[in-house]
Amino acid sequence: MMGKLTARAIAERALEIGDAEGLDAVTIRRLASDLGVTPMALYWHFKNKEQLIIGMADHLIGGFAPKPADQRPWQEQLRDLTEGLINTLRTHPCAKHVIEQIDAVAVPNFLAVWDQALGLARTAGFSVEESCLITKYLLQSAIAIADAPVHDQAFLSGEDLAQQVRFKRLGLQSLPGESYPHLVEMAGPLVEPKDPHLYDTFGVDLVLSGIEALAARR
Amino acid sequence: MMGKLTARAIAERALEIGDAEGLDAVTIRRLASDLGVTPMALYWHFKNKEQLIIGMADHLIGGFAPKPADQRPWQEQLRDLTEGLINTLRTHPCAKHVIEQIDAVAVPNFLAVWDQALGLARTAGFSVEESCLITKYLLQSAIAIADAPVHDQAFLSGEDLAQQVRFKRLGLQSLPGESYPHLVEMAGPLVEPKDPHLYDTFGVDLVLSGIEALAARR
DNA sequence: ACCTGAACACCGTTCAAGT
DNA sequence: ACCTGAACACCGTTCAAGT
Repeated sequence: MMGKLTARAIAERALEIGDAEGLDAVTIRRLASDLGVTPMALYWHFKNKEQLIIGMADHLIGGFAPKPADQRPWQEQLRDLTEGLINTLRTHPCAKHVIEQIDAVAVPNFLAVWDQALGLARTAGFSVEESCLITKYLLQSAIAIADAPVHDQAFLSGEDLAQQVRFKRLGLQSLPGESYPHLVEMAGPLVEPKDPHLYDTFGVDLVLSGIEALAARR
Repeated sequence: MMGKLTARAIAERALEIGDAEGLDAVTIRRLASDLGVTPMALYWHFKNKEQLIIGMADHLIGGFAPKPADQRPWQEQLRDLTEGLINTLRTHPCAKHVIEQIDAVAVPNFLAVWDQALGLARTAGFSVEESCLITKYLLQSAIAIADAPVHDQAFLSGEDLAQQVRFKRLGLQSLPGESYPHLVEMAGPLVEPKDPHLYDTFGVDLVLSGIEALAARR
């Protein structure tokens, strides 16, 4: 009736639910009912819920296929990779939670970008263990940057969003000013940034500056 | 019989369970039975499970009380703060998941360190919005650094740990070498680092170098 | 190969009731 | 103020059975 029930279709629908209502709303039973099928039908395509979330992650990362290593300097390639990560984290609100909940080793597409990042870190002159840490650091940094207060295309309707922002700011402003002076003062910008684009470049600069500074000392 | 049932005692026991068996094992019913009490008893001290986890986070962060701002240069203070964060993340295996699952704004002790970090970023010369991003970046970076392959005092018995490490390495080494050359080659160091101490300083250097590099451009 | 039906053990939470 | 008992709606998952 509405397309075949395939592992890919299930993962895609799961991502839609997760992006729209949060990862907690992605439930085997809810997902099945959305797909017009019995909960147990999903167990044919995924061994359990953990594998389902891994499927979501794989589909997510598959979105930005890492190009094969080219001849540009590693700084540029690393920047591309970081921006790609940030971008998919931005377009998929639930990506953060998905990535946090699973083991990267189980996600094929994730292994691909991880391997590429490891290679770039090695060519930058870092040791094996340093490269290991740098790649983890890069992922977490991307999460931090992508986690900036939502600016556009939110899944909430415009009114709900505005109200939620107002609510959060009020919560910050009503804190005891003597205990949290900076939080109270910065309540506005903390919940609704003005320039998302500048926000991006600054964040990526921040991450790459650290890596390049240490690479220069090798 | 075994001490009063107080919000603090509940949060502490919850942390013990979470650190020992993972946050998923922290269940209202399980927690209550561990405390020798009815599940509903916990609802007197915490409105719901979300508030319970917030209580866990608060107790966690309360561990390293942020000293009031002193007169040292902001670089040193920021380093202290980062190392403190990494340290509590290390001593509490479930801290990562706890922090990921809740909204920082709801955790008083978290607000305190956040405010202090914001202040340090401002004195470093960063704008309001830049400081906002830097503090988030700092937290995520601390998570990345603390998440290095476990080296000591693991909650698993020594044998189980060794076997688990062997298992993980085998999983990496059995990957297709032509697709993931670096992962296969670095399988060993990826799962069991040699020098945790050097690992730490390098990680903190990485984070602070980025911040200092951008601060120098102001 | 692909899906259903019924059942099991486990959640978080509410609400009235006890002391 | 602090805790219990019973009940509700919801999970993930197994297992046998259908086509």
